[in-house]
Formats: sequence, C-alpha cells, structure tokens
Amino acid sequence: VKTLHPRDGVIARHLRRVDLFGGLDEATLSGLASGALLRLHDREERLFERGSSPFELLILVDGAARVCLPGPGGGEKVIHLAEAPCLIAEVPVLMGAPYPASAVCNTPCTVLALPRATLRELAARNPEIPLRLLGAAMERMRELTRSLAEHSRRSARGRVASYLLGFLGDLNEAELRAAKKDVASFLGLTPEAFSRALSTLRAEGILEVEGQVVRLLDRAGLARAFLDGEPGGPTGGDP
Amino acid sequence: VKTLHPRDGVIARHLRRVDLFGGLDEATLSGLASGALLRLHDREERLFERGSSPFELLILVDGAARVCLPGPGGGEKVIHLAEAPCLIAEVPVLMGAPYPASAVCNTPCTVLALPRATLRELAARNPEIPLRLLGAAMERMRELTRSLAEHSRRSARGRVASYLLGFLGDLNEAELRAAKKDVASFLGLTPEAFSRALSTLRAEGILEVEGQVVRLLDRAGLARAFLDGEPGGPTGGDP
DNA sequence: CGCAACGTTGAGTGTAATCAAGGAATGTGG
DNA sequence: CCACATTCCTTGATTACACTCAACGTTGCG
Repeated sequence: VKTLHPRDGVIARHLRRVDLFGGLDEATLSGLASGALLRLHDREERLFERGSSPFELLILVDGAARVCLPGPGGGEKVIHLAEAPCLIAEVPVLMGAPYPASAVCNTPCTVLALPRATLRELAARNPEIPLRLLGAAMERMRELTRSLAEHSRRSARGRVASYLLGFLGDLNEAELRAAKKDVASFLGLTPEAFSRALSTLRAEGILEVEGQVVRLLDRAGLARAFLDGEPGGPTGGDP
Repeated sequence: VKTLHPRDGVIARHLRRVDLFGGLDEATLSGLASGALLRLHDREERLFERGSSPFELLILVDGAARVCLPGPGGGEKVIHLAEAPCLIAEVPVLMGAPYPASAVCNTPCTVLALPRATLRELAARNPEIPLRLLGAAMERMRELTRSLAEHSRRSARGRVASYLLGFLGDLNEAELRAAKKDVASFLGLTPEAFSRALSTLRAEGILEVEGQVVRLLDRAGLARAFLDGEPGGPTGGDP
C-alpha cells in the first residue's frame, strides 16, 4: 500500500468520474476531495477483510478487484467482480456493520478512501449523498438477485453466455479484468468447466479468446447460447 | 384482499412485534399506526409484482410469503422465504425503484402497509427510522450473499442440511411455512432432489418429517451432513 | 365425487465435478 | 540474462450427482 497526497484538483477529478458523485456541485466535491485519501494497491493486496469494521468509504477509481467469501476447503467463492470506477461495500460503511466479505485486487488499484467522519459530515449537509449511496446499494442488491437466479440455470454454457452478454455490453471486444478461475468461481463453475464452455463457444465461431481478451464474432449466436437449456423456450402464452 | 380498520392500539401492537420498530417511543409508534393500513391476503395472493413501483412499505405481521423471479419456462425461482414478523422489499420503497421481484403469500397473510408519504414524513422527524431500514437492507444483503455462496456447494444434501440448521435455530422442531417445491426452488434444487435429500436424512435417523413439520433427532448428524462434500474437510494447516 | 396439484419413489440419462497431466505464463533469485 | 518455481489454463478420461421422465399415492378443492 502506498498513500499519495496529490493536489486537491486531482482527487476531485477522480470523484467526478464516479456516477455517484457526478452531478454534485463544486463546493461539495472539493469538500469530499479535501477529506479523502488516495492510495495505490498492488495486485493481490487485500482492500478489506471479512468481519472487520469499515472506517472509510472505498472508491475504486482505477483497476479491478474481486469480492469473495472464504470457501470451506481454504478456497474462495467470488461473489462480485468490481471494475473501476465504482464504490465498494457502501452499505457496511453506512451502517458501521462488519464487512460481509473480503476484497482483493485483481490488478494494481487506485483507491480513494473517504473516512466515515467526513462522509457523515457531508451527508448531514447534503441529503442527496445518503440517497445516492442507498441507490448504489439497491443496484448491488439487484445484481445479487440476478446472480442468484442465474445460478439456477442448468447449463454452464448458458451461464457463461449470460455473463459475457452483460460484460461486453454494446462492445464486441473486452478484457476480463480477473483471472479466469475467478470468473469461473463467480459463475459457480470449476475452472475446467468454464474453460470448456469458452472452448465450445470458440469452436462454434461465436467468439475468440486471446488471454483475457474476448472478441465477439456472432452476437446472435451468443444470444442463442444464452437461451440454451430453457425448458419452455420463448413462452408465447397459454391457449 | 380485505382491508381492516381496527382501533389504533391494535396496529401499534403489531408494530411493536417487529424488530425494526421495537425500540421506538410511543409517540412515533402511534404516528406510524395512524398512517398504516391493515390488510388480509389469501393464500397465493400476490403482495406485489416485479417491475411495478412500490408506494408503501409492507410489513408482514402474520403468515409467510415467498419472493420470486419469473423463471424462463413459465416457472418461478424462489429467492427468499419470508416469515412474519418481517419487512418486505424495504429498499425499493425507500428508493422509489421498481420491485426487483414478486411476492406471493404461502399462507393467509396479515400485512401492514405504510404509505411512502407517511414513511418519509416520519423519517424526517426521526432519523432513526431510515437507519433502521438500512440495517434491514444490510441484513437482506448478507442473506443473499450467503445464499449465493451456498448455491456453489456441490451436494443437495449439504445444502438442505445447511438450510435446516439455519431454519431450526435452537429448536428441534419447526414447520416449513412453504410448499416443499418452493423450498426446493429456493435451494436451487428440483422437488425430486429435495425430497430425496430429506429421505436420506430421514433414513439415517437424523430427522423426522411429517408433512411440513421437521423434527430434528440428531443435531450432530445434521452438522456432519452440512460439512458433506467439503473438499478439504477441516483444514488443519499446511505441513 | 372427480380433478388438480403436490409429494414421493423408480429408472435412465447427461452434465459438470474430479482426477490427472502437460504447456504456457509470470515472477524470483542466482 | 537465464534456470527455476509457481500458478494458471487447457485438454483428456472417468465418475458421480442431480436432472428428466414416468408412475403412483395423497391431499385439498371445486
């Protein structure tokens, strides 16, 4: 870990990139900036530990991290893949409750840390802030329920296709900012099963994989794979 | 649906049974009570629909319900089993965001509905309230992450054991307040797999099942079943 | 009194986990 | 700069588990 002390303008610029703070006025932003710390973390460094108490709001401004629960056999189950710019574990910091999971850097990460005291002070002056944090929490929740439903899908193929569709968005090329084994864990698969699913999709000419870069060749094909294993197929209605 | 208009005292008494409102002062409670509606729902009636916007906070004061996402083949995937007394979907109502899932009564339900306007008004006067709601949201989140991790467990046996341990708590007899097929769905299993898992545990003398009533005979045995299929078993350390 | 939904059991199949091995990539120390 | 170690990724063979399909007993409801 390495803490930087750049001019305030730098921090404010980082803050503006985060959706959460995008629309705030200059005064509030500089207030946030002056209370914040900028830190650099190496790969595999831990941002926080499950069970410990948060004393600052973490904002990932650059890099990627994974949020995971300790698995039974010493392994870990990834429950969230975070990519900058985003907030991490905003709910615990608001509540003062212990972290429900641990976070580890997948790449070198630039993190903005906002002490609870500063956050509360600013929240008191600007009621917009807690509402936005709550909104972020809501988003996280939606994502978790989606993951949960997704895990009930039968085929590995379908789950991988679903993930890639959400991951690629409108682009037809993107980089997995996590080890494949971690993506596999996130999807509730073994690394082998994930690798095989990718191989199949590649063999079908649907995509190309080069290291961590995924290139989409046939969006319709991926959409078809996504529907794989759906019992009823497209449900038209009951006669 | 049937709306009741009991004396205020009745509603306040219901409110006090909910953890969320347990510690509030009389004035606040009666304020809440006067703004609330008491409703009775039949079995299989829907409390709210995925996608629609919440205009009131729902408090389940009696009965049980399931929260579910529409499955692909017309089926449904249960993501939460709610038992009175508890709050339902507190985050959407706070944010004004659409419900991420639907809720259906498993049994006849008594529900207290608190309009958003009333809730906000009270929240403004008593800052304790939004904090408590946030706490409830936090709890829900913790549960979701737990479920997610649980779904990665290999064996149906282990998942069922895990669920029962949490479900029974300190008691050694409790009633599933949901159809077995819904519990199965919640656990990410088919009804058949769930039934078989229960059969196995019963055959081993670990528990008895009578309709929806589960009686625990061998807590240590259930704990052993819970550890079933753990790759490393109890990890002592590396030589 | 039938109808429908649920729950249980049986038999067969398929998919993903497991075990095993080799190759590629990354990072460390001489 | 190169040997070495470690981790990750991939592929193959095998197995085990849960899903599917099917039949039957039961319960509750119209």
